Amino acid sequence: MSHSPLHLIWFRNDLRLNDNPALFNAAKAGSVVGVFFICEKQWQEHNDSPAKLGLIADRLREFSKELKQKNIPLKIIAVDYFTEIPGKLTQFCKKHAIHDLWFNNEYPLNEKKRDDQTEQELKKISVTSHRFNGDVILPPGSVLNNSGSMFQVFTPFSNAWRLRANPEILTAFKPPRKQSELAIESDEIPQFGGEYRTDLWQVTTKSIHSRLHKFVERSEQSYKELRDFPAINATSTLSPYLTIGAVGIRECIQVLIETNSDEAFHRQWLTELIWREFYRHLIATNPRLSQGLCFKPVADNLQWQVNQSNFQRWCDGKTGFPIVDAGMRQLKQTGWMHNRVRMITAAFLTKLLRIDWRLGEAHFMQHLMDGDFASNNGGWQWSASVGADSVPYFRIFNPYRQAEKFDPQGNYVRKFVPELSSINDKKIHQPSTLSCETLGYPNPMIDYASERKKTLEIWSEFLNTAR
DNA sequence: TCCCCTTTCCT
DNA sequence: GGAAAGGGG
Repeated sequence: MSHSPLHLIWFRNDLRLNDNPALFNAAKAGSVVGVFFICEKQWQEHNDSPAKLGLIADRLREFSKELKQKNIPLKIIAVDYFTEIPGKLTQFCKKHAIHDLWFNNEYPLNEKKRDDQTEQELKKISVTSHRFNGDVILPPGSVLNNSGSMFQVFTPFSNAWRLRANPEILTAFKPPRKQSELAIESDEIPQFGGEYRTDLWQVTTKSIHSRLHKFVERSEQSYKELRDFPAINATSTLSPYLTIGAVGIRECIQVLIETNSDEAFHRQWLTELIWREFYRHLIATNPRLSQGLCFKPVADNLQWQVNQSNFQRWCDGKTGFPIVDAGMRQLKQTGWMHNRVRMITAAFLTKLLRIDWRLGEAHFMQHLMDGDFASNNGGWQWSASVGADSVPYFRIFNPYRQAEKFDPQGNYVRKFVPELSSINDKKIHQPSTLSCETLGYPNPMIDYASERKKTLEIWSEFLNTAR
């Protein structure tokens, strides 16, 4: 029996059969074998959290089974760093007489360099790389302003995005057909990463799709209003799956269009997904962002406070500001934090403690199971007023006001700061010095009003002299 | 995806 | 003395 040459699909953050353009097109071209690289040292350098890696390991185990049902074997190769991958892939392609490599692009700088180097190396042995943009609806660099460059402001970007995103583009790619059996065995998925709440985060495609459907169906009319309240489960909670690619962005939007008729919900969730695209387009078009630099070059000269003990109190959720502490403890305990509280805690670190946003960015990555470089970096630069379309420096979150507004009954605080569970609704966000002492909860580590004032002075002085 | 101070107008 | 509205950081 004569065989047509094998096609290799390299899986990374696209662990799904559905809506996977690289897989879809590879399978159309011929028989497919998959490969996934475990890169523990590289992941550690990127601050990927044990929880996120644990989720990837479990999803990979499940995904390998799903691939097997299509007779697609999945090989696993362990390396320390990305730089070893071109060599390993060269060997692999030689061994299996492969002439085509298929994958979906990733946009941070290290990933892009890895992929470009791989493409170059494989070209030397006549292997052609076929690259797709499966992680976004519109490819980075394709949504541009009138002068032909990337938007620096979200709203015009999102307007242009909406005009470009026609139904044809939004259609998800179908899963590959079952192919005839190959003489290659799938590898066992070794244990890697750490623990996460497996009771909350299932990894089967069925459970992930059901999460998506339940969210879109249940949230009619309530999402826009309730998404900002951390005590209420009104958000999609799909971010970990989007991050590791267990669900595709087209699938999400397709389900949204098909199922939900509520205009406000539809518009609002789509806006959130466009924010995700905005940040992906930014990192793809601006290498500074992957190099620890600010989107606004002038902001690279800001002087941040170096204060290890203050930083540690923030990390540990012991600032004495209940809403901040609840958020930081939710992050550590569950690997996830409600979006509103991410903004509150980030503003607290950057605008009230005046500590470098990059320390916060790293801490979030080290704990978030949905830790995503583009979204996390974008969010932190936004909060610190150093990024694209970021909050103006004088827009400083008041943790007390935010708490009263978005956690009016204190239920969120009560859940994660048990010391305060006996305090009534009115006082829980601002417990008195006396009750803090008796309950073993820290007093506020700073005076909000004076730190706010100081930040305003520092920034206004900085911008005056920088000009 | 803000906060705060001031003024104004009502009770 | 509180709600609403406006301006500025």
